[in-house]
Amino acid sequence: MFPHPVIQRLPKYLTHVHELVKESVEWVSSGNLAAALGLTSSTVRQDLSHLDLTGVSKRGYSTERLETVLRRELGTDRMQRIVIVGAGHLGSALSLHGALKENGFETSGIFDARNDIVGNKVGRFKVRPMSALPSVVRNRGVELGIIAVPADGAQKVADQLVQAGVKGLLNLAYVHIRVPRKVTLVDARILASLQELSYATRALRKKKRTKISNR
Amino acid sequence: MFPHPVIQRLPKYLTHVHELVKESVEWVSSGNLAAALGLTSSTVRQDLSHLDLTGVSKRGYSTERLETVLRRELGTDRMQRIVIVGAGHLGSALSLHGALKENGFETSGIFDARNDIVGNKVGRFKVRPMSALPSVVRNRGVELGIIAVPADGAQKVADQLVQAGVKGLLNLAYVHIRVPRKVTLVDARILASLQELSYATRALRKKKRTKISNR
DNA sequence: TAGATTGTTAATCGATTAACAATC
DNA sequence: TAGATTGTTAATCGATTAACAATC
Repeated sequence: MFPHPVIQRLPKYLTHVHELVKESVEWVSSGNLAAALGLTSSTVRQDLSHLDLTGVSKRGYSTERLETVLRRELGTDRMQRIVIVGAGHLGSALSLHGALKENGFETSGIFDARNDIVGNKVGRFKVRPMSALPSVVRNRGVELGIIAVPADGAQKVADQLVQAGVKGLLNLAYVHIRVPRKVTLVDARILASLQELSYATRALRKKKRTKISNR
Repeated sequence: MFPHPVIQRLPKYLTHVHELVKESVEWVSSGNLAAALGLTSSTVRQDLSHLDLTGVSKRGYSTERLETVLRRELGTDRMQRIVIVGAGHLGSALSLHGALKENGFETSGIFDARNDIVGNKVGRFKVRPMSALPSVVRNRGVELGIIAVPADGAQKVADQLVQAGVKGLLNLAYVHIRVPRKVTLVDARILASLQELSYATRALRKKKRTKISNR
């Protein structure tokens, strides 16, 4: 098991290394990676030392090898099945979002509790009722669920997804969700991120003001 | 300036305290909050000690006061203006997402670089061309920008938003973006979160397998 | 060879947790 | 009063950074 901060950085390495491979760059040093991603070379070397590859003195790391082991570690070397609960704007958008499939996540179904929405078409998907969730998860081998309902329904949906047998949940709702220990939950934090930005831009202004008053 | 981990927890406190206020709960102890949000009471007390409120022995913290100071600290006590760049599925969904406005973020416009999309209606919004971005940001006092374009166009959009004068960026694209120091960038990490989940569920399985083989 | 870069150990830094006197 | 809870200091834990011998 890698330390959590390392896991959070792996996707960053992957996107950058993927670019390099596309540009036919064969080698990348810890210093290059650090500069590109805003880290120190020390952190990069520590992180990569967890992976199944070794660097080469004077050259660095093979970009191709690095991409391969990163994808393998993140489990996106194979297709993983996901379900989306909530066929509102956000859920629909995700089910149609090409980047998911391009990166190893295939949507197996989109669900909604609202009768007036069940049956609607969302792209090539037909919105299914919640009662169909367990069988889809079981039959299609779905591992991950996305919670795309309003905050007040999110915990219930989480419970239903866990009950249906998914192993991990991505929560798009702005509310704290509790899950059993056997299930992993990650919050998408869209609103929380905006609030963080709001805090930071306010703090910057405050700092600037202080600086000005220090003249 | 608060430590970054604290800032990341403030929205969690806010959602929970908001619930409590709605339920007419007047007081909450650090132990209650910790249990509800999966923290220790020690962390909660340390975090709240940064805020402009004091607890009361034997009772805890006033939920109303706590909500007020959290909102003020996060800057969501007033409306903040945002622009969305990218009128694809995700950008459109966000512009229509009620939770943003409910939480203090008002969309001032949605923009796209594609001529065939400019002019389309997205809810009550008409998609504007990128050339209109600077004037909207200036005239409406827009502080934050959301990047909702595919990865290969994200850096360019970020540059344009910075040029237009926004103070903070929320990046929904799966790519690392660089911004000048005066601007704050937060990554939404939707795909990265799925990859993290993918890693975690694999790791859990691996652990279980190890456990079994230990019999 | 000389110099760049890795891999790893040790030092530093910062966040979390524990502990407990003060307080209501 | 007795007991619960805060606010804060000190201890612990873990992550990041620095340093440097090994290596190509």
